[in-house]
Amino acid sequence: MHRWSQLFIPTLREAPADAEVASHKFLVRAGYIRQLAAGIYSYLFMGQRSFNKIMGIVRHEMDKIGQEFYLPAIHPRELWEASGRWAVMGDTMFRLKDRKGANLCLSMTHEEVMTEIARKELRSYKQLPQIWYQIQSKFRDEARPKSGLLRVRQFIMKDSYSFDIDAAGLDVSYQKHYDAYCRIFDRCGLNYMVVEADSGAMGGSQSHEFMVRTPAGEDRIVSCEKCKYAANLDKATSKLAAVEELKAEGDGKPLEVHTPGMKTIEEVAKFLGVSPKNKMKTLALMLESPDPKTGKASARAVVLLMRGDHQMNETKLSSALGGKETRPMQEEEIRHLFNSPAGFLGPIGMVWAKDIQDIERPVLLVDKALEGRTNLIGGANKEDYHLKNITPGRDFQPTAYVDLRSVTAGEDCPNCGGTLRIDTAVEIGHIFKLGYKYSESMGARVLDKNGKEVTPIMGSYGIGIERILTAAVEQDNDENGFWLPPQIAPFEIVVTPTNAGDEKLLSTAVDIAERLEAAGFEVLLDDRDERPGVKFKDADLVGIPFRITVGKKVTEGTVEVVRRSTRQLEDASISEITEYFKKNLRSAR
RNA sequence: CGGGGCGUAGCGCAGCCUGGUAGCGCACCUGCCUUGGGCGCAGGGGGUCGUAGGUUCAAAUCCUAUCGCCCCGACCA
Repeated sequence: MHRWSQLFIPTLREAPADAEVASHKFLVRAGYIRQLAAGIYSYLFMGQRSFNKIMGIVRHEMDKIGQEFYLPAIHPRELWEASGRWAVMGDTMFRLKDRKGANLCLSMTHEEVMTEIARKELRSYKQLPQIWYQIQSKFRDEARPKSGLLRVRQFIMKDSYSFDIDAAGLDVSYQKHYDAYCRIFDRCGLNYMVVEADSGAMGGSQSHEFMVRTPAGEDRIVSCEKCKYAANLDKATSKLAAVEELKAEGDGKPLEVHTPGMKTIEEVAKFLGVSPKNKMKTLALMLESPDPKTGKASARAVVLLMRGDHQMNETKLSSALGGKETRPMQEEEIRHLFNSPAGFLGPIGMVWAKDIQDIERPVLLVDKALEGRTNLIGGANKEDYHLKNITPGRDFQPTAYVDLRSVTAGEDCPNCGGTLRIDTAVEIGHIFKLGYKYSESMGARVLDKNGKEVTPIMGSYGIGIERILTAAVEQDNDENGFWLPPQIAPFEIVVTPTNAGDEKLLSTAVDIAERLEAAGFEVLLDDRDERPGVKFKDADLVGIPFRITVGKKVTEGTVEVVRRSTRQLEDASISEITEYFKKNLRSAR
C-alpha cells in the first residue's frame, strides 16, 4: 500500500517564478518533475508513475502491430554520414568524442539505426512487411527549450519504422499506425484531432499529425467548423472568394502609373483607390546552396509573387524549393537583379527560369491565388512607378504556380465551403510516409518474387511520451491544480482521512484502501498527520481523479467520494466501496 | 543567434539607487495546542548573496568579465 507519509511527493504552494504555462507550473508544484538544466528535467515518483502508465498503453497497442526493440542512444558518426544527415543536423545534434577521438552523437531519432539493421538483415520480400518500434530517449539541442516539458532537450519517444515491399504495403503499415495511434490517444483520455501535415520535400508523400488544442502549443492548425477537414497551417489550403477584377485601362497592356514614394501595398492601393486584393506583392529572396561538385556556396535568386493581402508560408516555400532555406535579398542584390530599388519590384521585363532545373535564370514562383487573375497592379522596376493591367501568363511567364500562402481564419473550407478556424495546438504524435530516402541512401535491398533486387519503402512514426502528460494537464486544470484521466494518473484514488490522529478514521481509511487495492485499483492513502485543509489542497493539486474523504460520516457507515473534474460529491457506503468504484471508475473507462 | 529580464535559504521575494552586523513570508525541526479547505502559540536550524577579478579601511550593494535560467523573435528530423 502506498502511504503518503512515507512517499516523496514534494508539493509546493507556489510555482517557480519562471514557469509560464499551466502544465509547467502544476507538474512542478505537484512534485512530478524538477528541472536540472534548461530543457532537462528529472522525473520524480509521481511523474514517473504517470509516464509508466502512458508507456504501458503505448506498448500494449504497439505490440498489436509491431515488435519492440531497444536501440542505442549513442551513435557513431559514420552511420549518420551514410544517410547524409551528419552535416544537415547542425547544432541541434549533441556531438561528442570518445577516448580515441572518434566522433559520436546522441540519438535525435533512429531512422539510421533501424535502416542499418534492415540493410544488414533483410534479404527477401518474404521477410516483409516489418514494423519495429522502441520507447527510448531522444536528445536534441534545441535553440530554445521552453514551457516546461513541452519543448525539451531530452525526452522519451515511442518511435517506429515500417519496411514494405511496395507503396501498397506502406499504405497498410501507415493505416495500422493511424488506427493504433487513435486507440492510444483515446485510451489516454485526450481530446485530440488528426490533421494533415506537411510531408516535406524529404520524399515523403503523406503525413498526419495528432494534435491537442491548447494555447500553450506551438503548432497552428486549421480546421473546418462543418466537415472533418483539418490540417497544419503549413499544409492547409482554403477556397478563396472571387475577386472583382479591375477593368483594363488604355490599350490593356501594362501601363505605367506614377506612385511617388509609395512603397507599401497599403500605400499604393489607397493611392490608386483599389483593394490590396488587386495588387501583387513581390518578395525577393536568395537561395544559398553549396554546389554539389565544388562544394562552394552559390546563391540563386528566388522571387515570389503573392496577392497583396496574403501572407507567405515559409514551410510551403521550403517544400516548393526541395527543402532548401532562403534568406531575404540584400539591397545590392535587389538592384543588381531588378535594376530598381525595393518597393517598386515586379515581374515584368525579365526572363525567368523555365523550371527549377534551369539554373541560368532567376526563379519566379507565383502563388496559386494569382493564377488566372487579370489586370493586377505591381511594381514597375522603376523608382516611384507601378504598373496596371498586369496579367500573369500573358505579360510574364512564371517558373511555376505553387501554393505559398498561409490560410487565415474565416476563409472557406476547401472541401465543403464551411468556415475555417485556426487554433494553437501541441503535437503529440506524427505519422509519416518516408518513402525511399533512408533505404535508398543507406543501401537497403531485398529480392522480390522474381529474384530482382528492390528497395523497401519506409514509414516513420513518433509519439512524444511527455507531451501526452503535458497535453492532459493543459487540457484539464483549474486554479487549484489538475486532474488526469485515471488511465494515465499516477493513482486513481486518494483516500483522505480527515484526521490521521483519530484511530477510527485512520483504520477505516486503511481498510478502504486495502480493499480497493485488492480489487485492482491504484490507491494512495494520505495518512499524513496534517490538517484536513492541507490534505484537500494537495489532493486537488496532484492530478488524482478521485478522492475518498473519510470523516465524520464513518459513524453512519459512509464516506464521501469527490470527482476532481467536476467537484461532484457523493456519499458511498464503506462496505460497498469497491462496487462503487467498479461501477463509477472502471465503466467510465 | 538577435532583443529583453532575472540570479540573495527548498519555494516566493525585500535589501542594491545612496557601500558599514544578510532580512521577510511559506516550507523544515522541537514542544504545546488544533483537526472538514494551506490552524494557533513558543523556541530553533539553514544562505561562500551564481562565479571570478577589480575599486575601497569596508562590497549582496560600485566596476569588469564570465556562467546559468526565463521570456519574445529566428530556428525546430
